[in-house]
Amino acid sequence: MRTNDEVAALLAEYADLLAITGGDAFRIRSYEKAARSVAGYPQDLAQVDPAELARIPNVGRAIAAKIRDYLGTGHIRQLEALRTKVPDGVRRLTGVPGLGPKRAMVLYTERGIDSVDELAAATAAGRLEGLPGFGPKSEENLLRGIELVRKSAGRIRIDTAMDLAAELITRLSAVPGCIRCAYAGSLRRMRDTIGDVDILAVAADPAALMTAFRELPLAAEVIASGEAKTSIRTTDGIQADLRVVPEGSWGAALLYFTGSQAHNVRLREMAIHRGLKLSEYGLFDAGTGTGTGAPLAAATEEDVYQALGLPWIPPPLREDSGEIEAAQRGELPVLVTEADLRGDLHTHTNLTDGVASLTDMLEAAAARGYAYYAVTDHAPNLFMQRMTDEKMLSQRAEVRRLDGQFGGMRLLHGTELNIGPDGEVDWPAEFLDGFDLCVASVHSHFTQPREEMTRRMLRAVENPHVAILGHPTTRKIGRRPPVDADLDAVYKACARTGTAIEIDAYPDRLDLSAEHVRLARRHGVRFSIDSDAHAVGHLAAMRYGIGTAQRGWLSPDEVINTWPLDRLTAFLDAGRTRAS
DNA sequence: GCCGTTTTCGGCCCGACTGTTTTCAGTCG
Repeated sequence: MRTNDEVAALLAEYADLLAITGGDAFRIRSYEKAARSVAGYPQDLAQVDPAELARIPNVGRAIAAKIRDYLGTGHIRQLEALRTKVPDGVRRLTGVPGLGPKRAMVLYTERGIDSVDELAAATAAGRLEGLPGFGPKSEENLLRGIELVRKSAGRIRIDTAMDLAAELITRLSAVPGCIRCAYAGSLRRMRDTIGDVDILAVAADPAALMTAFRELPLAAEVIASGEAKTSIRTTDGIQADLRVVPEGSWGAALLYFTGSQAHNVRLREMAIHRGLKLSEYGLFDAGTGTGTGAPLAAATEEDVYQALGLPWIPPPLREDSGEIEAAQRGELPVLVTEADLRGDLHTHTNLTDGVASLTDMLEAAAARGYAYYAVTDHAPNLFMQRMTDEKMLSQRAEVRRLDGQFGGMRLLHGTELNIGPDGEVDWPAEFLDGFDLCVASVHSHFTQPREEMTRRMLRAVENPHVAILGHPTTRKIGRRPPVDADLDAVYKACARTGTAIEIDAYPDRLDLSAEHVRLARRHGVRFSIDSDAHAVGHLAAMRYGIGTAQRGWLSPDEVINTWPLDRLTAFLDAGRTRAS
């Protein structure tokens, strides 16, 4: 984990514990704001002059001192003290949707409940009856919330897994005798959540690599360790497996450990039909047995696929959901890649809830080589952001002034509108005319009945000013289910009105999901892959949006922000006239 | 606890929904 993320996590924990113990609301807010600022701060905190810490926005004397304590000693005294008062399980209770700090504390003090499991048991046993604030309806909601939390239990966000994998590979690659090292598993397939991190390696001295893995500073526990495989649990509670394989079977092993299991099963069946046998050691004649005799193919994935009569299949497609048939017909899609992207069409600044200034965001975007970039801060109906016409127009003037000044990048001025309960959006049409593009998203009233939600989304899509439907299902992975709507009808309407559907790349959204991307593209819909960045570092989340798009079988031509600017603007203009 | 300035302390993201509370607290975005 980056130092900044470690510090941010501790500050956020401190805020949570203050909230649970009934601290001052503004003080709590200060720690939350500081946590977000630190997480979004571009410089590595470990490299920042200690005296300069307080110059980070929302970090003052007290919080700077705590950060210095952490950087110096690895601890924050005041946090340790609070931890002794509130079990970590009580904090985790607040992760249950609908359960906040106040009622979590009531559960703990009145009923001794300090884990989600205990809450489930207590609810089932009727032990919450008579507890103030816990009526029959809220019990029902809690049970639903517990279900959601449990479904995501044990799985982590893809960026968390990717960061861990990167660190493991860096460290293992530095071990003498490490010849190859790569991640496999669902991470390589770019699933939206990851169970455990699989690392594959080739080493001149496998035992030495295993030892190095077991002795990593981030290895909190060794679950199992042998000659070919070692499993650890990290200090963050994530399981990571290291498998060392012979160099000659690298491709077969990478294929095997990348999965999916369903994809592997299909490949093995194909092998059997050809009188062959496929294992993680290679593709063999069925008679010769595993690992004995020279494999027919094993060194690279391409070799193995080719020996089975297939082209190489990109990992995001390996789910046995039609990719093998497509490969046999020679009809695998040419998948969109990060290099195809020419711009980002949904981003924020500190004018609303971002933590970076306009120029900082532009500088970082230009460094990514974008040809164009849209600034789309929140609109006034998201009341907490306090947007006004004046602020928006002033930002527009600034965006116009800066156009072309960051690596020649063309700037678009947009906004992220709120889709109200009835499908209305912010601002009258005359004001919306002034924007280069409008993203529109649902930010409230998530639990409307299906009919109502569908009408609401259709109305937004049919609004001629709406160019992109932002994070369409509004799911938050592990925290909020997707909205209930007739999405098929929404996709049809998007195709008809020339409204692009967003793949929000932010790792806790990844919305649309890959499954829905595949459903939507059948209607000929266009997509926009956007970072929804609220900080400089978030711009790089694009890779996860690309992963989701690839899992959804998307080609560059289906993604509007791979297009040259003139084609993009033509699409935006056409949408304004075709809709409604 | 931070910020900005009024340079020493007042204002801070504001409004709505939900369920249970008989007048509003907790939670969320």
